[in-house]
Amino acid sequence: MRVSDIIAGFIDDMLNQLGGTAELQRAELATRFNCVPSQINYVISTRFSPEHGYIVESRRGGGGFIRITRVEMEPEKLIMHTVNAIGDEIDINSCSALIANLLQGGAISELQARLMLSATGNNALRPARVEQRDTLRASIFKQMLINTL
Amino acid sequence: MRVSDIIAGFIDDMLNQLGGTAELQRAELATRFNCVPSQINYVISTRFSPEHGYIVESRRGGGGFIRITRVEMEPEKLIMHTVNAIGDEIDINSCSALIANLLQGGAISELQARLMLSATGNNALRPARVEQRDTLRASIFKQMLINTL
DNA sequence: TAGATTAAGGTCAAAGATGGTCAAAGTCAA
DNA sequence: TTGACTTTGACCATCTTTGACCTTAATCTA
Repeated sequence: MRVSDIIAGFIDDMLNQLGGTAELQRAELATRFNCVPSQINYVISTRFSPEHGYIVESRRGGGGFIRITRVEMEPEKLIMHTVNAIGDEIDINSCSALIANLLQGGAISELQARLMLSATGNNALRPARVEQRDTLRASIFKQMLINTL
Repeated sequence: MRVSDIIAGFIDDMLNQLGGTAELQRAELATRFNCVPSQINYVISTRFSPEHGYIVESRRGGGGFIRITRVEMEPEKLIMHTVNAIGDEIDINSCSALIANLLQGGAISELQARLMLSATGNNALRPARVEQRDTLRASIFKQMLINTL
């Protein structure tokens, strides 16, 4: 089991227990999970990014902290917001994160999420040149979202 | 006896024992059967492909894995049939027809049908060159169908 | 209160750990 | 002999873990 996943799970639990916002201490967490402090940053940037639907604030110095807040929105707004966030191209990671976020926010069902992931995955886009995949992905993704409303 | 068959059998056993889904480590399997790692990919792509009724997911890096999931039931037959009927390219009319067919046959819901039409429509594929759209459409469509199972 | 000290957190790149791809070489049956 | 399937291996892509070095904030101390 990856340490990063364990840490992510821990943070997730905190968020659930504390109603969507958690304040943690980097060094303390690092000690608890027996890893270097920067791994906490790694976990946050790969799993609690804005694309995943979180806001992260922090403060250094004595009494420093990292605060992670889960953002919630109404389904329709979330979808619109997502459409606007896509732009003309989007890489597969950002795309997956956005879909996971839509699912988690209740804007789409698990089935819809699965279909969206399928249609925007590298397997589906394989026939296209690599340089073009991100553009196509954005187009397809937006089209699906729009027709979901 | 071919090594590939032995490996395939092993994976099959795993799937049976674990209720249809198995998670394996490429290097570990390769060591166990005394073959090169890429042979595992070969076995998976020739015997556990989507066309055979499996979903394959994987992850690289520390703690990486390959997960194979077997999917099977009744309306699924219709879907598999469709997947096999698609081929390497499909024009938008045939595609729409197949989707309508699946919907009418109760293999997919209206919601799914809508997403599939969105993802395979000309709007979504606009970024791609015209000569390439049919290929892409086939790829995307198949991928979506497979992950519907 | 300026400066030093201490207590956090941030960045980034290297090293490590997996899996993926592709084409060449090998095997075998029709 | 040929064509389909199998086996190998060199090289590639991606994700995780670590650690050295940097920045910022709060608190002492002279």
